[in-house]
Amino acid sequence: MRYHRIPNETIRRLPIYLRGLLFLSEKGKENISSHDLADFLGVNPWQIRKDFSYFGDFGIRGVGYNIEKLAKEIKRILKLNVRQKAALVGVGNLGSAVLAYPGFTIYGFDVAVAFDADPEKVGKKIKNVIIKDASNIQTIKKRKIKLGIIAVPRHAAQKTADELVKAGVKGILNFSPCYVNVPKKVKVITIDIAMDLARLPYYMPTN
Amino acid sequence: MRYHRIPNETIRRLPIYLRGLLFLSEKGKENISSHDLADFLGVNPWQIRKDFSYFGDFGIRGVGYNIEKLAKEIKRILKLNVRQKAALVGVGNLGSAVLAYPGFTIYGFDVAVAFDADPEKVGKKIKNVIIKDASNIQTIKKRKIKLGIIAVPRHAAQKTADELVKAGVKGILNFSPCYVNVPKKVKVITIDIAMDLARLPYYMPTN
DNA sequence: TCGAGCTTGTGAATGTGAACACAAGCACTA
DNA sequence: TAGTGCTTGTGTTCACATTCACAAGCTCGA
Repeated sequence: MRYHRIPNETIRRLPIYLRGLLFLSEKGKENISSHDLADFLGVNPWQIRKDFSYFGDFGIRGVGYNIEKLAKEIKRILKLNVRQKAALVGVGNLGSAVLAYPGFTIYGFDVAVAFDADPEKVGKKIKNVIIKDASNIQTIKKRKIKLGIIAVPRHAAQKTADELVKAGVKGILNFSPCYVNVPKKVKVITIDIAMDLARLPYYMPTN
Repeated sequence: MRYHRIPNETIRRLPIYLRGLLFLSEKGKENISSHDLADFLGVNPWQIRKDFSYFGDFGIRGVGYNIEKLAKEIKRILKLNVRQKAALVGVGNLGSAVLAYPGFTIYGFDVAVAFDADPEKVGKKIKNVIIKDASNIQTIKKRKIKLGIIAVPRHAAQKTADELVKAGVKGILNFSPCYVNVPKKVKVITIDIAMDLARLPYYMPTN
């Protein structure tokens, strides 16, 4: 299967695998079978094996997968092997949570700079990051930061996206609850933390 | 198509449509064509039409869709027409952001109660919600709250899930970066706000 | 009332991913 | 070195979702 197209769904799942593997690695485990990993992550064993098979032979038959090696491979595939800097725009409630969230470090991200339009917030420091005035967004161009995180109110989202694109950003994580329009070469992923909850009642028993 | 099974993917998209429609409704717009709505949401017109066709004839040929009527229909399908109460566990950075996030109200949710294990936080009030001690989670059973939101550190996630299930919760929105194991009849949706960022570098141009 | 111009609704075709079963291959023991 | 037990890797089948093209149906104006 090594010469096939890699399904989008597989790419979507790789971070889930990575997260679990890094956790298991911390716990000191060395090897794990697709069956046990599947149980731990709440997915199917054959799904795991199929996904990994797209990239080559990672496992050893009769033994399983070497956790550390596998984690390293996934990082390489996702281009997370080099530490990536990200710029955060909007340090409200959600933005502050992003700055404090330990998960970004795990995946190799470094929220290196933060901006806000509110003069009250400018100059303050959260988790070693000093908040700069939003008018300085273009400075990230010089620092070659390629990732932007939008955590501003909805009405400011499109404007912020435009500025990030102008500053040379190639990928955007958008926490504003709206679609943002960007050039095709820029990849946007939107997360609305409330939207996923909206799907729950449909799946819940009525009584 | 009215008598077909509804695809999961369609259900996943309905909240996106609803979000856009409610926004357009606020702006005073009355009707919209699938083409214009698609542009606004960043999706395809035929996808929208197909999705709506599973539920009946919502639109008027030659005119388009009545925004208010369509929003009401989607709410009914997703069972969001009755206001749903939710319980939040964990009022750290992310939990506070959840309490302050306006999006939940839009979808008809009401984060009615919040819990935390930290005595420092208990008794404080965020957005009209008084934080209760985590030992009181079972009180939500009496209040017939069917939705739980987990925003605790990873190591406490499974324990919190168990308690919520014991308290009669039927749906869980899990912000902890791990899989939580629950009975089959309980639906869990997990969001790791960092994980989606991990997928971006793969799609970004290398240079 | 008729025709022009739109826009929806949907059957069919196409594309994509999930599920499965099993052959291939490794470790370990005697 | 041969045999047993276990786990991976993958070709195939099946199920589901997207895309498309066009008929059906509405509005509006003359």
